[in-house]
Amino acid sequence: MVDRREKLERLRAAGIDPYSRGFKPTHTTVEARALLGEGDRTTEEVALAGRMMVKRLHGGSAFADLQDGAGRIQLFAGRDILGPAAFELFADLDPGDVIGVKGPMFRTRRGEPTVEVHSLQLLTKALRPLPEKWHGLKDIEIRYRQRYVDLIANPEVREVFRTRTRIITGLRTLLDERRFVEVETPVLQEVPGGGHARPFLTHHNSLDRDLYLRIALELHLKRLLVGGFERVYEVGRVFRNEGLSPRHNPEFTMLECYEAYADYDDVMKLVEDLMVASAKSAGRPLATAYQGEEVDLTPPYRRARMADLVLEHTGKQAVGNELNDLFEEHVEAKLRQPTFVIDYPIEISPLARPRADDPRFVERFELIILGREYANAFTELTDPVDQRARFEGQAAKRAAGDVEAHPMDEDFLRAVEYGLPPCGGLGVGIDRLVMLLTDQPSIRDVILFPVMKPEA
RNA sequence: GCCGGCGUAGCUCAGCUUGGCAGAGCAACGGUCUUUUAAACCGAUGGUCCAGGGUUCAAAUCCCUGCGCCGGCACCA
Repeated sequence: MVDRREKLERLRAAGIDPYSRGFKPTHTTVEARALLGEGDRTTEEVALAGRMMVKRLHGGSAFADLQDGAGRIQLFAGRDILGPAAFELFADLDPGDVIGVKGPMFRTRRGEPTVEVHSLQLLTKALRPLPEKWHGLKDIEIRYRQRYVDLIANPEVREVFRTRTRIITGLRTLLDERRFVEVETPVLQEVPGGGHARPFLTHHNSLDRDLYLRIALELHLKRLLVGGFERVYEVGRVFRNEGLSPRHNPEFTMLECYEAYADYDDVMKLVEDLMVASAKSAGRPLATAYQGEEVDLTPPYRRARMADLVLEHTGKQAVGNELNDLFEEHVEAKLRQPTFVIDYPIEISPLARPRADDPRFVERFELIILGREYANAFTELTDPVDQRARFEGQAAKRAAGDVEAHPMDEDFLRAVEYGLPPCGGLGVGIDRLVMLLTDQPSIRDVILFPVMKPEA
């Protein structure tokens, strides 16, 4: 750091702006390599910009690797070609400096496609040294706290996040093709509903009013179905005031979609299509593996009633909360291949439609893969009288001290009283889906800036 | 919140068991070298051993407390 600051002053004294601008690249490193193709030399010059990563000096010549958003390419500088002043500038560069170079492409004796540097511009002087070139950056704490360094030092990390974007784009494309309308609904909410979680509390100063950060998207999207949007979806951040783990970050990304005149059987088919589309977007075969365990995402997925699964694994017949507890304790982790667990107890599903043939259960499913939940969906409850009764039941639990029981939402009830068409709804945890499709072990590996405690 | 592991140079890591001068490679610095690619070679430099306290003639090393990171549990339908 001290050395680099002194170098900065030396550069300025020599009339070189260490934070210059105006350089316009004509090619990426990948395009430059393609321009050379199988040839030995191009007559055309390329202009490349990026970060100088490593430098190999050989007296009157010098090599360096330039990294840009597309990849890396080798640079060659010769004193006879560049002239003494520019050559000294090149030789004096530090790993991490952002530079622009111009020159033709050629192939070295060893066959490496290389830019023959005919001119050089220092664009940004780096004051901090990069992590080691061979071992790279492994320290997990620095990787998460200083993601910018991780992204420089570990290009495969960039690829994970590019894949994340491709997956989300693929999901949007499929929903758009099916005439779902993407919408945005409030993050700041008076009533944090639609899920079962402790919310974050914040405060609006000029209204002098407490507001919550949303824990789900559901209730506003269903209001939009009341309003006449027949197919809506939102990809958005939700916030849950809970502990951290390799599968939990306090803010994470949900996809929720709602379709009028559909039920949970239709939604299961949609989920299968979304899984196939997202695997394709990620460039993953459907028969794949996660952290060394084989998993086959080829539809159709097994469908099994929760009560049947619990009976199969425990020999016990149960309903209500007990059924769900038995499922979570004894069954969920054992479901490795994709499985739609269907027909949840009504007690834990205050927004779902009861089964006509057995009102102890609702038309709800979760998609479980490798013991983890990837989707949660149901045929929505549209009966406003039943919905009010469910909320009142939850309010009683809340009064009894259950901080996660669903809060009363009078405005949502009013909307349902105007008439919510029969519909199916779906929620997908995007981060966990990306983990699966990029084979990353921790949710922090698919969130650019995960929540951390303050630095020591 | 509870339990366990980890924290040493900018980076990657030894050293800790059994207390005795703070180490290596890479980066950075000086030098040789005009097609190398983990460039090579020569030289010199670089430390709050996470922080604080204790035991001891002597602590990176043993003990206690705190902080951070990782994993597990709890929480998270």
